[in-house]
Amino acid sequence: MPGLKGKHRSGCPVGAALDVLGDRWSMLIIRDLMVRGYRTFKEFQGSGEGIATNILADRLQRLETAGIVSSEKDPEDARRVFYRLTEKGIDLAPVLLELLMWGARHEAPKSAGPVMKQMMAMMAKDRVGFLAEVRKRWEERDLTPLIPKFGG
Amino acid sequence: MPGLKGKHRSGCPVGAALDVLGDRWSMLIIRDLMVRGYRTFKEFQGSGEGIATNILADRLQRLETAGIVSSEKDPEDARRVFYRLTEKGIDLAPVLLELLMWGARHEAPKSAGPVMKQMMAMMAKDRVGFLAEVRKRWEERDLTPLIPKFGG
DNA sequence: AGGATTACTTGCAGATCGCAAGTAGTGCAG
DNA sequence: CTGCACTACTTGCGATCTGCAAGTAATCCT
Repeated sequence: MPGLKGKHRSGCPVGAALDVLGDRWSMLIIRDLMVRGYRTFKEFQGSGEGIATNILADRLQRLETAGIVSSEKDPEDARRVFYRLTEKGIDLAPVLLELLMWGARHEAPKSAGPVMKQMMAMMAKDRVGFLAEVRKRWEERDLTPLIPKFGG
Repeated sequence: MPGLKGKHRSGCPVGAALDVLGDRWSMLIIRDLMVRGYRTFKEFQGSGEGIATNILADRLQRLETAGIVSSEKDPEDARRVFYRLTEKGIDLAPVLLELLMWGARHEAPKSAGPVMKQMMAMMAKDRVGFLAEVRKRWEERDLTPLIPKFGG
C-alpha cells in the first residue's frame, strides 16, 4: 500500500479499496477503533500485535488522509490525541465482520473459546442486527469493548 | 504480510486473516479467480494493475501454502498451470463482496457506470442470492466473468 | 522545578518491491 | 526433428519500506 502516489492502478473498486486498506496494519487499527473502543496512539500501540511507532504514525496519517479516521486533541489533556472513525470508516464494518468470521472459521479455529463461538453464532444469525449495533455504538460514542480481545 | 515466519502475532481472527491476506495483491488475485474466471499465470499478469511476475509467483505460492488456492497442470498443454480457489478460498466471497461494495461506495463512485450501479443494487438487495451464485459458479467451474471488468 | 506521560521523529540495517532480463519446459509449423 | 513461440516462472539489482531502538517536543503532575 505504500509506494502508491495517489494513483489508482485500475478502475476496479476492489483495487481502489486495497490502495488504502491493503496492508498488514490498517484494518487492525480500524478494528481497534470499531470494536475495542480504542482512540489514542498509546492504546493502538499496546494493542497486542506489536506495531512499530513510526508505522503506526504513518498509517494513522494515511487513514486520515483517506478520510477513514479523523483526529482531534483531547480538550482535557493537550498531550493526547483522540482518533475516531469517520462515516466512511464505520462503513467498513461489514468488511471487518466478514474478515473476522472468515478468520475465525479458517485461520484461528483453535483460539475460539466459548465466548467467541457464541459471538460467531450471533453474528452469523443476525448480521444486520450486529452491524446496526456497531453503528449505534459509533453514533453514541460508546467506548466499551464490543468483543473480547480474543486473547490478543 | 511478507516478513512473517508463520507466527500469528495475536489470537485475533482478524489478525490471523491479515497474516495471509494483508497485502496489496492477494485479494486481487482472489478476485480474478472468483469473479473473472481467470486461472492461469498469464491471465493474472494481464489483469490490469501491473503485478510483477516475481511477486505474482510469490503470492500464488503463499496462497497455495495457506490452502486458499490449489494448482494443477493443464492436461492438454503441459506448459500451462491452472489455479483454482479451494473451499477455503471461495469462502472469502463475502469479504470480497463487502470490499467491493465499500470501494464502489467510497473510493470509485465515478467509475460506476450504469452496469456497475445495477450490479451494486443487485448485490445490496440480494446478498445471499449473489453469494450463492458465486459459489454455484465455483462448484460448476463456470469460467464466464461474473462481473464486467470495471474498466480494469 | 523536575520527573513522568503522550505522541510522535529520526537513524539505520535488513527485508521487500518493482522492473528488466534470463531460463526451462513444452507445443507447433515446416 | 529443428527452430521459433509460448507459458511459467527465476534472477539480479537499485529503490523503497519495515522493524527496532533511541531521541524529541509538548504537556501535565507534584
